Amino acid sequence: MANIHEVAKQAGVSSATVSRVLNNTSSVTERTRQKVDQAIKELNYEPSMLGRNLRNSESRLLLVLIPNFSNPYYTEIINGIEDFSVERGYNILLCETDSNPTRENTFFNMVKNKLADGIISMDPTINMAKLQELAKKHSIVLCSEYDELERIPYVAIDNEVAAYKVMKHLIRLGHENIALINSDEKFLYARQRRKGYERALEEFDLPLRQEYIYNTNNLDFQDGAQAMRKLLQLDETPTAAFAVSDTLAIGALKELNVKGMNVPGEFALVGFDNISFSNMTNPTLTTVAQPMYQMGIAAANMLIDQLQGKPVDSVMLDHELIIRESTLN
Amino acid sequence: MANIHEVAKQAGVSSATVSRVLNNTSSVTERTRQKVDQAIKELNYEPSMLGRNLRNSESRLLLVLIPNFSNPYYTEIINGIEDFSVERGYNILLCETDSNPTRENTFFNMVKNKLADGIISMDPTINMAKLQELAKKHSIVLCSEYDELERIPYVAIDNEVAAYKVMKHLIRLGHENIALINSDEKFLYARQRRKGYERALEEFDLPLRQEYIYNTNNLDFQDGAQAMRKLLQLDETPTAAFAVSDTLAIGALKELNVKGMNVPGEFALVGFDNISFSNMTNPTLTTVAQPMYQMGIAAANMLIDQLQGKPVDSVMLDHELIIRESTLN
DNA sequence: TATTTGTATGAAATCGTTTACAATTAAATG
DNA sequence: CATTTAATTGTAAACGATTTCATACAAATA
Repeated sequence: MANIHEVAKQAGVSSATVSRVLNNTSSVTERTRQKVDQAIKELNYEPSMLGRNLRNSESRLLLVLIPNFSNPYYTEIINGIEDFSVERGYNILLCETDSNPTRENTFFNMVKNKLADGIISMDPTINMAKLQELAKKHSIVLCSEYDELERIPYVAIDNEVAAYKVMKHLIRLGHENIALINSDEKFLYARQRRKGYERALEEFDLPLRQEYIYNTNNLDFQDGAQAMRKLLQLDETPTAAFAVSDTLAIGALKELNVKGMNVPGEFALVGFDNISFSNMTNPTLTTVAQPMYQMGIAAANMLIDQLQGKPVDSVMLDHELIIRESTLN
Repeated sequence: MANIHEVAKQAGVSSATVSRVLNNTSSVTERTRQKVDQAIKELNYEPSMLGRNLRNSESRLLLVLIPNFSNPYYTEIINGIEDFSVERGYNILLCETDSNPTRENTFFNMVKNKLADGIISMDPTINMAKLQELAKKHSIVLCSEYDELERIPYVAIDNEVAAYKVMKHLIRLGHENIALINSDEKFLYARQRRKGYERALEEFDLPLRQEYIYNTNNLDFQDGAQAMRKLLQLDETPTAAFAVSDTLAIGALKELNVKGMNVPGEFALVGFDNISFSNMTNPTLTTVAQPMYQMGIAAANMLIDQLQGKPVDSVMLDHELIIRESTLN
């Protein structure tokens, strides 16, 4: 593969001029531009990003950290990030951390190594301390999960309000015994959604019953099924449940199906995230839609602005309650 | 961030020696090694991949091309690719082509540009001519979709046999009117699965009825629902269907649910791919499992071998029919 | 001790760009 | 036409690593 000097020689100019044509950075005569273009075609030259990146000391590569690829929750956000980044001349590298500190370290090193310019983290299990440290010298943005105390900019939704709205919807339908299928409360969003759950109970004068709150270890279908199994074993079984993710809700729904319970007739169910499957279940699932694509756009925008030295502020985006068959009666 | 020369100065040696310590490529006294390690720690130096890559003219980055992130079909394959690559010191860049030629070109250029070392393509819509051209000078592997005529190495399963097995299963259950919900037959796998469908009909002396074959435009849920809607409008409706992807099957199942039909009592249904959601539907879905993770491993292995100049051969992996409720009676 | 062999280190070239600075040429002004 | 100003182009030094080749020194041999 030809390099810039060979192109220069072929065109009878200096490599500097070729570079100028390539980046049209300063004025070049139409005539020389043509000679250079000609030479580029003849040698079918492609500039080496390695050389360019080294010289400019930037890679135009952004890291997107997610706990695992299989979670459909992230796909639309990623699309947003991808579209915006490509638009601005950046590529994204999707990184699966598997909640594995070694993996995590690999990615942190990539930005220290200059192999990547910055990070958008959507991994709630990430090592915040290390990330804070990294953020001192590099550009980082948090998406959907964030750190209340610190100053890494983030984009997220108001989880508490969303959970509150879900509860209000269920309460209006006449439910008084409403379970919460929550994930591990080491996650901020889990704590926030629980807060919304509790606030709604309080405001509508319903008792807060600890046995109605089930915390899962993961967000897999089985965890949701397991949770529902436990809830249905209680003396006074709930008549509705709010699961903090659609995957959990779908697992719970599966269990209700297995038990032959009518949804929403005997049991109402709400999920969270509006993943595409949530509209394919039987019955279809009431859920909370986050503006995924917009969140992706916003996160990418913030990161690139940060890279270019502009000041950035965290943003809070709107959400929407999508009412479907699982709560309609 | 310190560079190798500063480390050298700090340690009182030359940059060559530091490089030798870093890569322990040739003998270095224990004493100087310690001095260098010391200096590296003091300056907390991280070698720049940009410099290294430029010098070595390799990026240790592999491109993985998929049509879109949201298709759950690819996740396990990607996990396989990722695990194997990381093991061998490569990182992967997940590239969504969106079946968009411009996007595609961007990725092709990345390997021409030396920004990436090779490509694993899982995109059935890819421009084969261009890919062949690229393959002359660069390392490329196809996964799951391949080109019968050409010599780009691939890893895949025997789609025809798989489809044949599905049909045999349905025929044994007593079905005689079996529909095929196929995707666009510009895809090789679609043509192969149709072949298996037809061969089974022939061998069991069942008529081949064109109106039982429905071709969808995409693989979304709606396409499956749409297909089932059409099939149920036929004069003599089929009693079973084989959908060439789980997403199509799930859409079809949704439509059957809507129509109030009992599955498998009134209608038996088989999918393909064994995506995780296929075990959460009601009823759970009979499907064909491909050894996704293994395919990923194999593809990455082939690509890296190729990069290192070893000869590689295409491989055909086994599949498995997973019988669940949607065909059990 | 003189000579050979082997090991440990350093100097400098290299990978392919971009860019500050200098130098050349062309255009504009009086 | 001489002089100033502006527009093009070239030279050479970075960016940060690796590696060839040469050199210094220590150990082994005669």
